[in-house]
Amino acid sequence: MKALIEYLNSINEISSQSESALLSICSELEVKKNTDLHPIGHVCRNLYFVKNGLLRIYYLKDHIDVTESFEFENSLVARADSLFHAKPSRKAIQAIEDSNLIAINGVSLFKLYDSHPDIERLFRKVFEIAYVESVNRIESIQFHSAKERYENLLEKSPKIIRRISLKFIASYLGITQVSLSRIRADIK
Amino acid sequence: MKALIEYLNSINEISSQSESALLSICSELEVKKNTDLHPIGHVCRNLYFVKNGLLRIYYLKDHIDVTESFEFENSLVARADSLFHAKPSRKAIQAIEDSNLIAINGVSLFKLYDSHPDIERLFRKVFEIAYVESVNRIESIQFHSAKERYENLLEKSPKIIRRISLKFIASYLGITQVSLSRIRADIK
DNA sequence: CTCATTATTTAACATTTGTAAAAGGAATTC
DNA sequence: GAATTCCTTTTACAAATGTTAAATAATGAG
Repeated sequence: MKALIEYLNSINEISSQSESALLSICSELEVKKNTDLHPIGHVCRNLYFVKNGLLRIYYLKDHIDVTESFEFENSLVARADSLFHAKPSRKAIQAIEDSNLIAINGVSLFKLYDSHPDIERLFRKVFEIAYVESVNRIESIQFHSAKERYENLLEKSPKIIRRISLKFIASYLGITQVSLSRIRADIK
Repeated sequence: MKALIEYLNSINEISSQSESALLSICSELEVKKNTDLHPIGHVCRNLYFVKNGLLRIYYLKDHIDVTESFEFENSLVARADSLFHAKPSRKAIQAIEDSNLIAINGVSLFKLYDSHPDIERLFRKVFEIAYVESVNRIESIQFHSAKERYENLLEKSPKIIRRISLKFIASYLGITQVSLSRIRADIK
């Protein structure tokens, strides 16, 4: 659990008492490659911290698999809407590499907010960061050609290109596999 | 200020003591159509509540004006990244109708978080809502054709179509004016 | 009201992206 | 290590979107 604590402390320090309260609602789990940690249609009941491995969030658009995001080591993942409002999610969280995770139970966490203001503050900041990132993501796809989006990704997240298969990257960029393959050939 | 308080209370109730603390850091202002409330390159120092009127956030991409979002009556607007981290924003907030606003000073608000946990909780929820909305926005533009994006907008935000000029809507959807005009002609 | 300006539509053409199918590579299983 | 399956590239063609320019339409200023 050390990696999680370090990660959280880098965002907002919490008391050691809060730290143990938080750890008491965490559990470790392992997910094998290609399995859905959180399937489509289920209520998301946990936040997940990726100790190692790699996850993605995806959904189906007219039976086509669309990747919404990738989640690497040392990041927190959640289906926010589903977690906050206990409603079924149209999106799944899937491991695309064998992964070791820490699950933080949502309901328990939200209860801790009442007794531990520093935990509430910490997660306020966690989601503020996520919000800022998602606004940046909007900009990166809003008025850009497929080629621009790919070059942007190459620059900002080269590790995505290295570790993830083309079919996932393509829908993440909002284009088809064929189109991405073409762009790649073009750039070389 | 009544509208603001009602709006905030609908998200999370706060004590009357917190309410007056909050009001003490607010000020009202009026912005004329076509003027930048917050220009590009400036640090965003306030959150704004739209009492009436209409705002948009925009930025320049290769000298082309791109609308990131529209903000109607009864909503809170901020350039989050700039506000949270006191850094200059590449994006501007502009009035596209004469508007009456309430400004909430950022620095003062963040100070209130320390003394008023209910205010911190309130704004935690404000930004959680904004986060969920922005994830939904990503989905609405990620793997959809221009026509799908426009039809989606027609369905979910008909008021955008009614009150806002085509040129702003086009870049908001990530397409050119000509393309949007064509789609409109097509749908009729 | 008229003129000037700005916004929207239309047209013709260029470019990008999608679709479907086939071929080649890479990885996995038995 | 052969066979199978999955992934990526390529090709040919279709459809969508961008670009530029011109024609209308709507709006606003004097």
